[in-house]
Amino acid sequence: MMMGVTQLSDIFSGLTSQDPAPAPASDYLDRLNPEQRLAIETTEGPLLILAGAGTGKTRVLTTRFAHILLTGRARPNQILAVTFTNKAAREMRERVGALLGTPPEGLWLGTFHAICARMLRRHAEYVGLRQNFTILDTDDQIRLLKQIMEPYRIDTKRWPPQGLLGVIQRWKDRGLTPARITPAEDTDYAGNGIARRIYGEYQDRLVALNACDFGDLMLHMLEILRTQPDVLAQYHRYFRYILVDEYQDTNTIQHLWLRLLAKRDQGPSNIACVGDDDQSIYSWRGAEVENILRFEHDYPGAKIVRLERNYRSTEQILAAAAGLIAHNDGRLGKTLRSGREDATGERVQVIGVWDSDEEARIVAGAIEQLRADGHPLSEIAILMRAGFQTRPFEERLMTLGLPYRVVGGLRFYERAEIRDAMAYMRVLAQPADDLAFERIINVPRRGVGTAALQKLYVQARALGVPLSAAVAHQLETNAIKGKAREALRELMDVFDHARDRLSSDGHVVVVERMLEDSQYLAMWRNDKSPEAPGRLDNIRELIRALTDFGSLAGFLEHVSLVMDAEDNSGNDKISLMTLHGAKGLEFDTVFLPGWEEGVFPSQRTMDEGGNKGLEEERRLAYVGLTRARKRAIILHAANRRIYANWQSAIPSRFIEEIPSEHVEHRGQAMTERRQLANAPSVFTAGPIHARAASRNEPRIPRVTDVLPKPSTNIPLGARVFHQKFGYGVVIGVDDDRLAINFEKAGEKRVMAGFVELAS
DNA sequence: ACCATGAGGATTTTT
DNA sequence: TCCTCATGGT
Repeated sequence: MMMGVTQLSDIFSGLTSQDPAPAPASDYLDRLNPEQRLAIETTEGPLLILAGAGTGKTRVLTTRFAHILLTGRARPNQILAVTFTNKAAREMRERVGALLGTPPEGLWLGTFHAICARMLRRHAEYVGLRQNFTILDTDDQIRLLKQIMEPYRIDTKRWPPQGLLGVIQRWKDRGLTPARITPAEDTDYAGNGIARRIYGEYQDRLVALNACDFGDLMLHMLEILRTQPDVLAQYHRYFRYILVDEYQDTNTIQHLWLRLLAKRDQGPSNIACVGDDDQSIYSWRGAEVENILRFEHDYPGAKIVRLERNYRSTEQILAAAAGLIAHNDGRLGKTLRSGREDATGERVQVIGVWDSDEEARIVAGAIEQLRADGHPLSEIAILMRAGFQTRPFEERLMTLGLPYRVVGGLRFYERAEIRDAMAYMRVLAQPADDLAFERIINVPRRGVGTAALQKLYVQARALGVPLSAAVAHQLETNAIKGKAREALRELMDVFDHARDRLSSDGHVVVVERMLEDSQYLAMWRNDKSPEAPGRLDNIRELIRALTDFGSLAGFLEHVSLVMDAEDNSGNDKISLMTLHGAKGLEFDTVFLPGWEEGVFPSQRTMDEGGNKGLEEERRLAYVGLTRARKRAIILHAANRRIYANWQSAIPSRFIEEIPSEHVEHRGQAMTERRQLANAPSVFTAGPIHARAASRNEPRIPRVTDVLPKPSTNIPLGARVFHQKFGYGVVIGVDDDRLAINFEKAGEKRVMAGFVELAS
């Protein structure tokens, strides 16, 4: 690789000097398989790259990018490359840079939203915004929406503002401006027609505030491209090649946006989309799998390349995952083959446990053992359906002193203190940012309550000025009295002074002083709660991050688009995260707890989404399994506490859907008798590296061998006893699942193995 | 203006 | 169960 780098960078510099010379044969294509090569070298015309899990998708994408540059087909700023996450964009930028030998400048490489933001800054006037518009966060959106909803007297118990924001967002995801909403579309919220009207007002308010929300970045740009032919033509001239990552997750508006940019009057659409319909797990956020299924229809003459050689997982894991996903209909169909020569590997282990505590104990115990065998903790992940499921695991890992990190919990920029500090900075940069000003006007307490704020709003509207100007005005006219008066005077002085010194002292110093002088930092210093010091640390970190940027505006733009903070704790830690959060990652060992009906697949998804919902859950399961390189361990508990009450649970149907020859059931027999003291270790049966384990060793008997054949033992109408629910009568039998009417607990469905016949 | 109490709700969330 | 909110009392 290193040798190639110098060579390639020379070619690259030749390229940038407007002198595209054909690149001499280079080694960057050498270690690719034929399909990957095809995906890279098919540069002209529409191309869909169906890339299964672990088939080298990122590599293909980055190499293709570099290939287009190195063969002189385009200059760096003539390629549009879109990703979904900042992380993916960052990685792509780095890897393209590594291939070229120089960090490329002026690339149109970023998330959909970041690229739209960049475009929109150029054309803001077409939608009534100024070039320096602000981008709102969710808190701001809700606050604004509440204000607008106020006069409508909507019962916010039944119709929370969040719900309306959801409706609006879904409209935006589909590219629908208020004018494009038909009455038939507007039936989901409160009275018919209400949502549409508020949406319109909301959009107007945003323009008045010189602001837009996240969805607007795309919505405005789509509208501009739709209505301004010369703008569209400009981008057609720009973008000779388009690359799209995670195409299965694009929503309607992104699809429309891409199509506008890709379809030109003359010449082919050089758009290459990489995706995997089996990993589409964001339909609830507006993603349309249909986009990938209809690619050939959208782009006639499209070529399709399938990447099916998996370089990540063992054959056992691949086969298990393939068997599972085969239960979905309407797939484009891929067969993952192992591209590795080593091991067939261990089977996927399935462990039945009594409850979530035992589940956590077993997982933590297995991890201890792995660690004792020298496995790095950073190669271990526990992936769950929902965020709150991390809790028992955190507790257990904490007790055992095993270091872990929860990925994607409360994110850095979502913390209250960070949002506050950001609001201060926004007011500093833009005094007219009412939503930011409103956030901090009474933080710390300055004696400005809802009543005072109301007055200020009335005044601001009447004078047609921003909130902060209304404050200044009321200070002069002595309309503000009492404690609030001095406090607000001070606050306004802090902002004025800070603004004066911005150019001379530099933004970092000024921001620091502002947070100090406004008493904001003092507020946390005086706070006696245990989390206060941590909050101060976070603010310190925020100020440190500020030093990476040349200007305050640049920093604010970055933060509003890139809501994730660099994770610099690259230590050896176990990763706990949701299945959604794990997409795109891989680990040697993956624990998959909570595989129970109702939990995973989630009851709610099935209720709301029916069979489509179930299929998406199944894809989520597929994503989970395919994160594992060497080992996947599925767990299911017989009893789970949902909020306050215990519920008996039956194993997820997904477990049965994995072909049995790739599964090994463990531990259930022990658990059933609640012999928790000597809970079985996951790895006791054999060595971990384990060809041996799956081939020669006598295996722990399958659950079906151990458990009594329930349907024969427990007939309909039998009186039975259950550890948790006590006595009951069997009212239904379905193989080894029983429906039981318990005297105390009511009707439940339980595994036959967990009840015994009462005399 | 601020605090205390109770009802109600509770996935997934790349941007 | 536990956290967030809206409401009413001081």
